[in-house]
Amino acid sequence: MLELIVNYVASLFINSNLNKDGEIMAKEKYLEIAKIINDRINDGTYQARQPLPDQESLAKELGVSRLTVKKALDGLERKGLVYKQSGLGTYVSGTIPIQTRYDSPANMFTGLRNLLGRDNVKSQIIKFNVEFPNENIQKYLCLKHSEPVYNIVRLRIVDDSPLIIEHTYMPVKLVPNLDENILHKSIYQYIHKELKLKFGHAYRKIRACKADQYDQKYLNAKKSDPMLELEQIVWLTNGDPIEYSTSRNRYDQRDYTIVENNRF
Amino acid sequence: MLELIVNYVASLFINSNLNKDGEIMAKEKYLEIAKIINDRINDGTYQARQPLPDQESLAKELGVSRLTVKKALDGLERKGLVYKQSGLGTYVSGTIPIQTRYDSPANMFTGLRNLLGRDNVKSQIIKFNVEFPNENIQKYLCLKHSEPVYNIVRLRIVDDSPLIIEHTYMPVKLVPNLDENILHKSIYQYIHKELKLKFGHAYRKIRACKADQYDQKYLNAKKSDPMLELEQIVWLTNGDPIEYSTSRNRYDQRDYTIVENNRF
DNA sequence: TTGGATTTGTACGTATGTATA
DNA sequence: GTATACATACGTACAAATCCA
Repeated sequence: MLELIVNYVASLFINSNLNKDGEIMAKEKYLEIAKIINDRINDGTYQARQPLPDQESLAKELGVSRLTVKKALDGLERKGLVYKQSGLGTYVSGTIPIQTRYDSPANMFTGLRNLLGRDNVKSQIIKFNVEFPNENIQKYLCLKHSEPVYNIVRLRIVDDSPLIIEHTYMPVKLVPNLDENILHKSIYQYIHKELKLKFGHAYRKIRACKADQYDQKYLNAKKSDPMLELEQIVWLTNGDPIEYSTSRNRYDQRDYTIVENNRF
Repeated sequence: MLELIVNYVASLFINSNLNKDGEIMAKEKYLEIAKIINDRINDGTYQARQPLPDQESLAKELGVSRLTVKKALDGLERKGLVYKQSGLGTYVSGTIPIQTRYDSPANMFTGLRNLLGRDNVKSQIIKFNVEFPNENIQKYLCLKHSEPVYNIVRLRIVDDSPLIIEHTYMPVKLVPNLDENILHKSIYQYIHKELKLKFGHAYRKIRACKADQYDQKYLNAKKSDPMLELEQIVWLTNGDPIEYSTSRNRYDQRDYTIVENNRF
């Protein structure tokens, strides 16, 4: 089974610069603080189920105001890394006993190559067309029939073993000049780094279904094997839908994980 | 197929009081504001893809400071209801074209009865034991062998049709005096309203699997049918794990949906 | 039961920065 | 360049939750 090394929080700091030592540095102070605290949790400075220093102390130590510390902690709490108890303090969350190295977070705006490491992911292009969108795709991506979309089917291969069939539609007008070279690497990388577009939110549906011809051919699924399917629409921060896709996984190779938080 | 009527945001206001007119009223101003804006989006006062009044105007109109409005909008943005563009304004998110009335949000801390309506959900108790936890359950719920757990298997029946098999473990010390009467209704209701406990966060795994004997017997699944399984641990706001459970669904009756946001 | 100490949460004001048209 | 609107950051004051003596 596929082994993943996931740092949920690393993805928080994609809007960051490099300082003179080549280290990741967020532009905003609260992200800096969040990263420092996150690192201290990871390196064991702050232990699971133990309290962090209070906000005032952290503020003093790190040279920011208490509210900036609070904003950082709020974010880390929403990600499930810490929990806060009014009147008591802020604590490091306990380890997650059902989490394994094979878990694959569903909340990923960064793409598979970013998650698994660029050298581990290869892509076989099964289909790469430009076409006028049918009625469904028009609806999903807010397009007119005259506005073309890419129709892409890729087999994502991890450690030389076929893992996912991804079927992706994207508006040409939002992602110009897509080519096979990019498809072999990472579309998300291209969208973020080259086009400077930023994902805002996504709606995802996860379901089980039966293996179809593609699954059997490309993922070596048996006809009687269940499949795990993720269907999603992804929007940019300006509200435009940029992607409609379905990803099909073998039931014995992948599951999707979610960290939820009961806070506003 | 099961028809759900979901209001994602309603669950935001569970920490609320009733005012003299019996209306839901949050204690905190920013929750009040969020509810007002949420309602205006639902009733069409603010239209999809259209800008809201700017924060300053809303603050003035609603008699709070701009930062309180911002805090409300930040929360609504994280839930996917609005998106903000620095320098431009705050906009109502577009409708979600792949969302159907059958979707079932995975991010539910409120329980099935709350989601579907109390009159629509019945529960058949297949198993209700108290026992000493095995090694796995000890690990999942941070318990010693000497600390008993409930071992509960319920068939959840919606509109007289069997929908889910839920297998739940809960520590007796955190949920005292559980009885069959409560199991027939809602455990979550009992935990929230009677015991005054509050859920903090959850870790969920969603996978596809093959139908087992239980699925075939109670959900009328065929042997060759895929099943959709949700496995989760739920923690209280004080960091204690309170629930380990697995829920199995027929592949043709349910999918799990997620709204994700790319913000800190 | 009460009161004090500690810690987090809410709310507002203000100033400045940043993104966009 | 200018105007607009949202974001960050700090300060301050007070409220609410928790624990302990």
